[in-house]
Amino acid sequence: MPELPEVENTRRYLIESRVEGVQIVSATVTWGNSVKHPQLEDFVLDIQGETIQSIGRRGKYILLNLVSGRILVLHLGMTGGIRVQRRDQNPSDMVRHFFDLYDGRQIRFIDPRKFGHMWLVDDFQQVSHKMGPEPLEPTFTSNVLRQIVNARQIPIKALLLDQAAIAGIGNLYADEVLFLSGIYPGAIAADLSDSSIELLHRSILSTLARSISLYDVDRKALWPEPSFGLPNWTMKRIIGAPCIQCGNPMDMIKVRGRSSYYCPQCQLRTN
DNA sequence: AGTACGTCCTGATCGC
DNA sequence: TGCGATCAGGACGTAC
Repeated sequence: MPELPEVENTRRYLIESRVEGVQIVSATVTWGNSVKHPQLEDFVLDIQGETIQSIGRRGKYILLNLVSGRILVLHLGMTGGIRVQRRDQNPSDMVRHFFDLYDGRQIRFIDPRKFGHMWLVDDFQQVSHKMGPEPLEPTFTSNVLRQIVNARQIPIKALLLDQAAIAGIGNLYADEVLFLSGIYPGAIAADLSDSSIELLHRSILSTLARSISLYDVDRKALWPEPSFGLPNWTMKRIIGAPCIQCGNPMDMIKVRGRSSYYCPQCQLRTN
């Protein structure tokens, strides 16, 4: 569920926490399956003494660019979150991994469901080779989106979830932008009209930007903090809940096994 | 090229 | 009340 905005805000949080330029003196991994590459023993040993140079992001991946040129790549999975805390501050049970910093703090990887992953690589390509464009880059124009959409004979919902098509959108944002665009989740991508794609493009940009801004307004809105909530979702993800636009009951279909909430009145099957 | 399903996990929720 | 079954979900692998 951490999708592009939550990951971007986690990146901003790390920068504001001033971990750039700080050395990692040791690492503790309590759930070895999280480490994907290379071997676990190498991972812990290799990370020692590395200094964080800068914090980046690609899609849903957080990139800790290290002075050596290597990259510590973090993926939050479904329930993962990052916090920077003093070593003497009691960690929650859900902290799976610790990176001890030279200044006495720790970068803590919280991950209740253990779906998060970590890599230490020379090149991000080693983690993910095929990734679609960043939707918030200026180069992601409606023309670019139209080319992507026109080329695929799959449900638009499935396309939005395909990280090789567009990077960073997950199940919740996909439903959100389809609702705002009035597009039925099961509609075949290549069948969408130019005007629908135009609307979809605008919805993607505005929805992602709005969610990122929540953290800029309130620093407590950092995933997975439940107190502030994430974006102001236009739907409650409950079958039968009234649509905020027309009042008719919302429904849910499965698209490629993913729950897809939509309004049968506002999201017609023809676009 | 596209679809279906299994895998990894745990906590919330459902049915009996 | 309490217990077991089911589901959710990101990314990837395998089979068709």
